[in-house]
Amino acid sequence: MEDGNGQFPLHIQTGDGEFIVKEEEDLSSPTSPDYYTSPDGSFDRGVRLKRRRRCGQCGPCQVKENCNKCHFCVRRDVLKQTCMYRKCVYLRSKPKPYSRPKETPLASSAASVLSPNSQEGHSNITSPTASGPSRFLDGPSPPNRSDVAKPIMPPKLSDHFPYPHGQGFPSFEPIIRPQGPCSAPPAPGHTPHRIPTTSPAIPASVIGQHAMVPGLVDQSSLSHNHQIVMPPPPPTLNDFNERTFSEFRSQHMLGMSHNQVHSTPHPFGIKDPPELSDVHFPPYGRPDSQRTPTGPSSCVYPHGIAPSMAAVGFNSSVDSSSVLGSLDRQTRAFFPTHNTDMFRHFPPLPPGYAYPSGRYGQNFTSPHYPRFGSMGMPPPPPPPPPNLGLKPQGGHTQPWGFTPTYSSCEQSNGCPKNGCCPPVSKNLGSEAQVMQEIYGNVLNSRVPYPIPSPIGIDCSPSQRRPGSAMSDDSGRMSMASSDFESDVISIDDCQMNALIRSDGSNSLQIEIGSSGIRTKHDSPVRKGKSKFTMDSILAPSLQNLTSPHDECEIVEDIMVNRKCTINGTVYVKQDLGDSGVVQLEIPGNKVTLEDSYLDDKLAGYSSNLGELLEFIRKEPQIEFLRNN
DNA sequence: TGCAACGTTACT
DNA sequence: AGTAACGTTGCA
Ligand SMILES: [Zn+2]
Ligand SMILES: [Zn+2]
Repeated sequence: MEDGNGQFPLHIQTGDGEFIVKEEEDLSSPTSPDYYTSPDGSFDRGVRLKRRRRCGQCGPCQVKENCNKCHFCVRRDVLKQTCMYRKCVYLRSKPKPYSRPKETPLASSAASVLSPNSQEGHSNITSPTASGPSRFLDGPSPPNRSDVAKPIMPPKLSDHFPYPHGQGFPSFEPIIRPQGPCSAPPAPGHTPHRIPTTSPAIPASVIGQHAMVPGLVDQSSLSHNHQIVMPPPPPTLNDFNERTFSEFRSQHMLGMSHNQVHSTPHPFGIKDPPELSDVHFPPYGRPDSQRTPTGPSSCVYPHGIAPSMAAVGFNSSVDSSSVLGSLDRQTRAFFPTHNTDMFRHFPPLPPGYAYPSGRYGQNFTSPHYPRFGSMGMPPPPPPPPPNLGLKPQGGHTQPWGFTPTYSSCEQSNGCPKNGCCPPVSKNLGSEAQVMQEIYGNVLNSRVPYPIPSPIGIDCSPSQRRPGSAMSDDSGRMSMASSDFESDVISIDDCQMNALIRSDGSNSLQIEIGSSGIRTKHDSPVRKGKSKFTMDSILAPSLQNLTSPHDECEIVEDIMVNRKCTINGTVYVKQDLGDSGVVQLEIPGNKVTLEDSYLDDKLAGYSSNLGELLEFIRKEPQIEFLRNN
């Protein structure tokens, strides 16, 4: 039986489920028990106020049944400990005696209503999204997953992420691997290690969508050193990892071949492939029970694999399947070549979650507890039964031992009653922020990410140089935004100057200078308002190739100094090698080509020039329009 | 330091 | 009263 309730949180049963009303403020740190405090603020040492109770919100708390296999379960009678897989995240921290001034319980009277603790009959594990949260009031809003049963929640709170920071979702580092089944986190006791990963390309449209989400993110945690240890990211971060990535795939990376969602390790005996044991990439809010135990997954990219922009297609059709002839050569574009990883903005959480110190600080120890997925899903199967070589590390720790890495206690919104609050980082609160940070930076020159560019343009950091300010055509100069950069880019080895602009959301404009690709004709812009079609553009340079038609000469000179935009959609396919293909879809009107054309050399890289030309020739909507 | 043991508290 | 399990203690 679980510890019951005191005054707070209040459990209210309604037709819609159980609602929990908690005091708004954390009354005690997650790591300290409640002790009476003298009026003067001093502690009455030794006077224990009350023992902490499980938060009921974290992942482990969602697990309603004992695994009966873990160490504690097996020896329950003697050890009298809760199941390893059910051990509340907040209780994993060792009580911090006398370390904190006792606050007045009613100091903050605000109360938050937690979402109903809906229990899915068929599952022992309640979907995190279904359970509530709470005090994450100023935190990020949990992404709403329409595909996840959503409990009826108070409107006001429904859009807040149900899980306070660290709510059992100590984030783990999403490890991206090329193929193969996704694995479960390693069994407790494994040595945590990080696997460098690369980031997938981000469709411009996606960038826009997510970048727009309001919120702020700890910049430092995202932009630079990914080794940074951060406080446990709010669930939303994980959500971001998982959800966005999968969404990207499903919504924008049509060409990707590895789309399976990671399966979540199941605590009750289902073991994940050992080789991927350190990978945990569960879908947001999906109850463990609803996942495929060992499905293939691939949400990951192998380290070292630099995805490359491999193909470019112009297609006005909605049917994205009609990818055209492409410039197939792999170039390094779009993805960071170093260990940057948009999905690695979160600290690597050791097999047992690495909770930042501070909040969970020194007292937060629990080296051998299984780690949970972002959604608090139970980790992999219980470790080998009792006492089988679980060699925890760390000092006076509990079996769930983490490496405390929290840095601050200030983030205390979200404390479960009696004490430990899941750390909630205000700075990390919003996934939007993450998105913004990530995407914004991807498109910005402030971060060492190669700028993704259509047309298989490789824009390596080394070639980049800052450009002057320039607003995009929409006039937006938002934060992520309107950044403009002048770079020497290359399209399949053809270097050229280019101006790359992005409004940070959904506009990516690339203006290719005249010094590179243009080879033969450098005549002045021809006046007139003619429309240029790809045919025209390609013709001149392709005439020596097997161009299907021969109206080439016609436009030999109209390419020069023309600034064109493309009608329709530009598809840029990037072959990630074993990881599949990423396709970037960019509205043609956001792509500008200036003073450039596909010449022999460039065309020579097309894997299927004939198809490309044919498409261009037949597709009436694919055309270059003179911009000026 | 790691962990088993168990007193004690919280709750049903 | 019974159950669950938190927190402390003490041993290796
Ligand atoms: Zn167990
Ligand atoms: Zn909990």
